[in-house]
Amino acid sequence: MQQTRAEAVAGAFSHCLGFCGMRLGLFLLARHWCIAGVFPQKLDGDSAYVGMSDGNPELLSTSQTYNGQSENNEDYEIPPITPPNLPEPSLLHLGDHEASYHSLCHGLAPNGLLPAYSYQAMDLPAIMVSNMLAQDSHLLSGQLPTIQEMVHSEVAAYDSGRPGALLGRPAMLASHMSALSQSQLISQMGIRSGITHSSPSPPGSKSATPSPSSSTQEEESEVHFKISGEKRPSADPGKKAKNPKKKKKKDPNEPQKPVSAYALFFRDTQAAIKGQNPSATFGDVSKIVASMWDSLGEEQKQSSPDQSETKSSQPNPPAKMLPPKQPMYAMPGLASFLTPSDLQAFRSGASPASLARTLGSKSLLPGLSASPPPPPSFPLSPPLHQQLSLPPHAQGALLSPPVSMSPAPQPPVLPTPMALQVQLAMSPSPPGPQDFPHLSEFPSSSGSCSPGPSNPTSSGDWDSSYPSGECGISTCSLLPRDKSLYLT
DNA sequence: TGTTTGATTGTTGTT
DNA sequence: AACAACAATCAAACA
Repeated sequence: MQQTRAEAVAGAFSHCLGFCGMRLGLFLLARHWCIAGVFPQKLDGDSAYVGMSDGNPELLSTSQTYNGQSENNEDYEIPPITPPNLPEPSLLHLGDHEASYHSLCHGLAPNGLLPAYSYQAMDLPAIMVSNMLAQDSHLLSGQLPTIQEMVHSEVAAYDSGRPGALLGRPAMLASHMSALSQSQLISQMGIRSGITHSSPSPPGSKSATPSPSSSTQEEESEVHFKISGEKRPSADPGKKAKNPKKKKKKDPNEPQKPVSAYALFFRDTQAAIKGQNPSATFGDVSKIVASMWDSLGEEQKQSSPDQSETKSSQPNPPAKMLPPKQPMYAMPGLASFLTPSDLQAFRSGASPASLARTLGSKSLLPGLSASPPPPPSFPLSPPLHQQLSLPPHAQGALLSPPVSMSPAPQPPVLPTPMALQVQLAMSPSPPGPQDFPHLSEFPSSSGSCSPGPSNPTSSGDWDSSYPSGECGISTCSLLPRDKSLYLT
């Protein structure tokens, strides 16, 4: 009885911690421990206090005991200890974080040995954490920079003790790219492309659009400046005289030179990168874009600029929308971002607009969305593990055929990169319910909702396949993140 | 050498 | 002097 009471107190405390910001701090600390391989058993022990269930029946029993105790309190809602500043959805996302903790510890492996991929995983916690924070930016937007710095310094301190230098290594860059949710970035690129495609004035034509007559307007502007005496002509007569260069002027009326494929790629990608990681510097973004560019493949490199430029010349964007998107799907990462339902909807002839809408609902500005955060957009792991297991080009070869080339239905066993990552994570044993025993602990999850995103048959519609109900939050949204973090 | 973006800095003009 | 507006520069990587 007393023990049960103590457990209840511990559980309440854990939930209180979970609801408070300390949840994050503990998570970071736990992650650090897991990463560093320090005190794994301590972490397991703490897991009970942090309210996470790592599959250990005893720990589960602890939390269950708490739940049982809290049954008196409407057993699931726990409103009294919910801070007023936290919205209700965040409360429901507690399961995600708990699962994250759990997955972290499992990522370390029960025997204390680091999995084969843990080396890479150790190299990218900063951005990954920032990504995870970005996913919860609606909660932590104010703390994000500080936390990023904290984690980064922490990681730097840890890395400094290891022989391998983190920076300056292409592999590390690649892993960084993966950690930075490459697929999300590429997906956002795709979305942007999709939006651009449908937009009447594609970026390629933006320069030509405002300037029907460039030369005359230029002269007019010159005259205008001469007449009005504005300061533009006075551009640095005595200014520094440093690099006369070419004044650059950047006349908007001047027809832009055809920008390189890489420039276009950079322009599209950097926005997504910045969106994901606002604190990323230009150098970081440039490196990431470069690594992504390297992983693109020749045809994709050429298709990338061709898309935007052909868009400008294509008279019928809607009709041309579908084919140009396919290379994007072949890109490594985007396919991993798409859920099976998305892919199937795409293959089954769903309207590109709906697909773009679906994508947009998932990846665009996740933190700003008031709707439930996009659970399936957990692209952290898929590219990572694909990169771990395969060279980037091989990944593209692996991912692209089912989507962009072969119309034949995919084998149900390995329909998506999500399944791939699950298999990679669960290496020896096939993925099954027994691998996620804690899922069975969720009362409303078992029957009504298919666990995980790998249910192409459910529906292609995002609204129906995701979270309308409680199960979508407690399990469907939990499982993907759990899996992805499981792999990190 | 030019291109990408965004922040910063420097210069000039106005109040 | 203070402020506003604009231009130039810088970062990394690629064509």
